[in-house]
Amino acid sequence: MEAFLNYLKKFIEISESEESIILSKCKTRKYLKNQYIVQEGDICRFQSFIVKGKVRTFYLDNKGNEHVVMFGIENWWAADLGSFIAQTEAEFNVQCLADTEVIQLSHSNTEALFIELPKMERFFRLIIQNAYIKTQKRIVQNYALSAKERYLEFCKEYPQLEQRIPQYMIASYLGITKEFLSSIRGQLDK
Amino acid sequence: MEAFLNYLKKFIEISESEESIILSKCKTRKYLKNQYIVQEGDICRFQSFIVKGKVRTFYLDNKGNEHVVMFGIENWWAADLGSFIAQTEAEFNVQCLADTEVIQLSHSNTEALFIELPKMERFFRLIIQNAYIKTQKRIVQNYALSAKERYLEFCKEYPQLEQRIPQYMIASYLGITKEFLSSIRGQLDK
DNA sequence: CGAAAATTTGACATGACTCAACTGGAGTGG
DNA sequence: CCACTCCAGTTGAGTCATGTCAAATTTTCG
Repeated sequence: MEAFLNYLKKFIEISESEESIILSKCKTRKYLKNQYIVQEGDICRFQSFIVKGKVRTFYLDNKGNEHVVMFGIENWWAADLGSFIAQTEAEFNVQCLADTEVIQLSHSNTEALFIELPKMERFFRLIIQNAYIKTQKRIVQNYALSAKERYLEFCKEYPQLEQRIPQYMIASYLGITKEFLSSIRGQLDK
Repeated sequence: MEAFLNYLKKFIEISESEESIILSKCKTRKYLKNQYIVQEGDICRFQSFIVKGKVRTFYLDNKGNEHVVMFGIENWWAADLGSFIAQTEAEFNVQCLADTEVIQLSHSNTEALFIELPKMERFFRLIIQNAYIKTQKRIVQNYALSAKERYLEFCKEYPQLEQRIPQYMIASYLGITKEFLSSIRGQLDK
């Protein structure tokens, strides 16, 4: 919980009494490697703040191919936001890539929190703003850069991930096949 | 201003007195076709709500190629959000594709509004949440769909735009060359 | 009407994908 | 401790989607 409060305090100021309101709405939960926090078709009932571990968000297209949409590590949020907000069926899967510990806020607790503590609106506005800006940059990069350049960017931006995540998932995140990523890496080794 | 208030009321409830606070922070402004609302390198000083007209957001990569990041029409927002929030140099250009009328909120007025009327945090949270979800869907589509499929999706989603926007900009938005889009359209005509 | 901009067309080039075979660890069980 | 299996990763041949370039055509608009 400590990590979570520190994170919160980067965005808004909170008093001790506010802290306890927030914590009263949160639950800690642990997942094992390969477990799913969200599954396609279910309703995404929580926003999960990652305290420890790592996850991937992916979805299956109609040809049955997996596409990794994003990774999540410490201090990131994991959810199918579209599903969470509207409480409709999730399109995405969120799966743990290691044993993972999260802090969860349910939909109704989130709503309640917004009412009790309106400054939480600000908090989430700021979080999502940042996420949105990052996502937009990614779109831009995908268009402007070749696969090799995207891979190099990825290694620079997520050095922690490059080490510890199967290559085929990185390939999927980059929008290329595992074979092609392999050949790119081959070239780069020289 | 009427359109803007109606839009606002879709997301939050506002009293008459709150209305006038909001309006006191807003300015109407008109741009001519081809004028720039935001230019790369400038600081993005406003968020602009589009009352009438259309815009494109694009950026230039280091090879000098234009990449259209998004289009904007009535009831959308136009800004380089990254630049607006941090008040740093813009990476994106926002250019009018027709005579365009906008309602503008400056950075300092936006901040002031958040203080006077905290529910505006909620408003913008909701807006950005939606934008974020849309952007994520776009990333997914780009990976899962071929150029032809993406074009068809685009036509379905933005029928108003397909008509009235130069093809080479649509091609750029889709991440393909104008020549290739032309050939796709040729095929589809049959 | 004429010039500039947008679109189309076609020949050719290439980045990225497919498929199938191969390599090399990391368990697992006997 | 070995043999077996199972993944992940690699390699290579052949293919396809999309890009490049240059010229021809059409549209737009002053």
